[in-house]
Amino acid sequence: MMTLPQTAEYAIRAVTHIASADGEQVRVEDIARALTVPRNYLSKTLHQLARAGILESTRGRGGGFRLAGPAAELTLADVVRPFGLTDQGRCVLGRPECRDQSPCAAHWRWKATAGQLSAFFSETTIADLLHPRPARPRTRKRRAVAAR
Amino acid sequence: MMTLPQTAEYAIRAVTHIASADGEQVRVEDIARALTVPRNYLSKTLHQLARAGILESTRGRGGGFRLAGPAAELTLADVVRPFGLTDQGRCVLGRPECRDQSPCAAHWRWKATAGQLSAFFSETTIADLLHPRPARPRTRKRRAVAAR
DNA sequence: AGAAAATATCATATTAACATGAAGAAAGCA
DNA sequence: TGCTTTCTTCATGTTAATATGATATTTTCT
Repeated sequence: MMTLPQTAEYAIRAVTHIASADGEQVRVEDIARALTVPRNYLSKTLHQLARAGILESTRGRGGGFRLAGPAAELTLADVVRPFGLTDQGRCVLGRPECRDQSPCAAHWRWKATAGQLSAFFSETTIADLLHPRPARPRTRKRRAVAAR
Repeated sequence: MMTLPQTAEYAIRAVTHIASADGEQVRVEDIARALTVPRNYLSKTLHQLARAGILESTRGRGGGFRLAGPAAELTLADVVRPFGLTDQGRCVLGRPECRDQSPCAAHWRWKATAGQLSAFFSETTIADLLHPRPARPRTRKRRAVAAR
């Protein structure tokens, strides 16, 4: 639980793979094989990303998919959004409305965690995944990792 | 996405409701009505919690469910575990093995967020939900929240 | 034009989560 | 004992996510 739906995960992995081709068109066939993911299903998934303006697709010989914009400006939230990233402010306990003014029992405790989750998706870019790194460019000194 | 499965959410809400009865037996019927949740489905869910040692059930007149232990020692992780809280260390990109030694592209960035998520579930107790409060040990001054 | 290469789309299958309704079993009480 | 109350279990239904295979459509190359 608490993970991405399979489809969204495919999307991130596929987009990352496409981004690594650096502008070249990449065929669904190749992506599917590289990711070990069902071909036609992936095709449909990529098509959704194309309709969302994240990818561009070309048919026919020499065709395939490529990024519609720079990887550094494409966040995981962008990639995942077409597949239903609708619970940005969603209540852990499933209340239809859960705001600061009318909080559920877990609201305040959940808020911080939800914010972090949200930040992960909206601040991590596809470019970040191409050059994996601890994501701490900050010059702030931090206490040793809170490994409880 | 990224939310609890319906069943786990029912479990947390139901256990909280039961905890609020302070030791009295609570009938499935009442819980189901209070939470607006399907009766028989909830029954099965509560039964799972009973088998997991989290609740105790009694049949017949005057029967129902009650907590098997103190609410302050019962974490959300405990309540949710019987329904598959298996992704404690699960990779965001779905890799079967994703460790510090062989990290996926998102590993380092995800690690911090995953830790926070995990902490939310393992550190929040049912008792915490009975007395909703910001979960901030720090006493920062904030603007008074007048409305309620 | 015709063949080949690629995505796009359609119909259908599979699976797990979620749900419902009815019948079974234990506990208490008259 | 027999009745009622309550959890327990079973059989079945519904829905959404995931997947597959066949076919249609567009593009390029010769």
